[in-house]
Amino acid sequence: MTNQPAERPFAGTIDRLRGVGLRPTRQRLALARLLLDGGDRHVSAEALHQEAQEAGFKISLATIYNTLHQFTQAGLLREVVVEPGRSYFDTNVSDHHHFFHADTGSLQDIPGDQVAMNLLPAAPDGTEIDRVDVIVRLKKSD
Amino acid sequence: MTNQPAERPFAGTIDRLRGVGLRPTRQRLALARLLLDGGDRHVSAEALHQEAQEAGFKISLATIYNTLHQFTQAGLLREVVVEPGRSYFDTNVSDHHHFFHADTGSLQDIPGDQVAMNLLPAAPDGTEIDRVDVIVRLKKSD
DNA sequence: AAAATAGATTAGAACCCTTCTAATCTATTG
DNA sequence: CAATAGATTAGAAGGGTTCTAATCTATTTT
Repeated sequence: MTNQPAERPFAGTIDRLRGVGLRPTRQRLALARLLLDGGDRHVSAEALHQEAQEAGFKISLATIYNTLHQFTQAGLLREVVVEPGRSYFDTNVSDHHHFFHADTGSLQDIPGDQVAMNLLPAAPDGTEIDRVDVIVRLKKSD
Repeated sequence: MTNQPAERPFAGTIDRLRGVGLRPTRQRLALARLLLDGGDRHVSAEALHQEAQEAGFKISLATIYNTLHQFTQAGLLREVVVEPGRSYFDTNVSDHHHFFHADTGSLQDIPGDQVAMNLLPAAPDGTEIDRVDVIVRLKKSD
C-alpha cells in the first residue's frame, strides 16, 4: 500500500507532466504538487513563489513564470486577467466563470452551471470564438 | 449661428466636465474632445498620448493617466482589462460587452442586446454586483 | 482686478510585475 | 557514462503605470 495509482497518483504527477510533454524536473514537480493536487485555487506568480519558498522548495521567480505559462499552455492551468498589472492562474480548468472582489483583489469561482447565456454574437469574419470569460465584479454592500 | 448648444455642444464640453466636478482645463478639454466627441473607441494611455501629441496638444503622459482615471471615475469612460500589462479605456459607457482579438490585441464592442444571460449567480454575502463583464476571446479561424 | 489658494500639470524618477540573458545545471539519450 | 537538449538561475532589462515635488493655472477671495 505504498502507491495508490488510481486514487491520488503521487508519483503519477510525473506521468502527468510527461503526458503534456514537460520534463518532470524537481521544480516542476514541486509546483505541480502545490497547484494541481489540492482544490481549486487562484494564484499570482509572486504568491506562488512565496508559497514555494515557505514550503522549502528552492525555485526562482523566473522558473515560476516559465512553469506557470507552460502549465497554462498545456491546459493544466488557466490564466485570468481582471486587474491591470497582475495575472492570476486558475487551477480549475473546467468550464466556469469568476467573481472578482474589487475590495480585496481576489477571485472566486462561479460554477459553470450558475451562468447561462442564451444569446451570443457570431464571431466576426475570419475569427472564431476561443473562449468566453464572464467576470462578475463585486463591491461591498453596505 | 456660432454656437449649436443642442446639436454638438462645442463649448458644452466645459459644462460636461463641470457637471462631473472636474475643472475644465486646457488638457482635459483637449482629451474630452478627442475621446468624447467622436464615436466609440478603445484607447490605451500610450496611444492617446501619441494621438494628442500628433493633434498638436502638449500634454504629459502623467496627465493622460490622471485624466483617464478621473474620466473613468466620473463615468465618462470605462476601463477594460483583457491582457496583463495593458489597460484600455472605452468611450462607450452604455451596457455592452467586448470581443477581444487575441492576434491583434484589439477590442471591439458587442452591443448589449447581442449578449443575454438568463442565469447569474447571486452575489456572495456582504457584496453586491457592480458590473458583469463578458469578454468573447477570438482567434483567427483557418 | 489683483492676490491668494486650491487644484492641475509636468518631467523624470521610482515602481511593480514580467520577460530576457547568458551562464550553470540536469534529465534524458546514445 | 559521456553527450546534449532542455531547464533553471540570478540579476539585468523591459514596459506600463504611478509617484514626486516643483511649477503653473483656474477659481475664489479681497
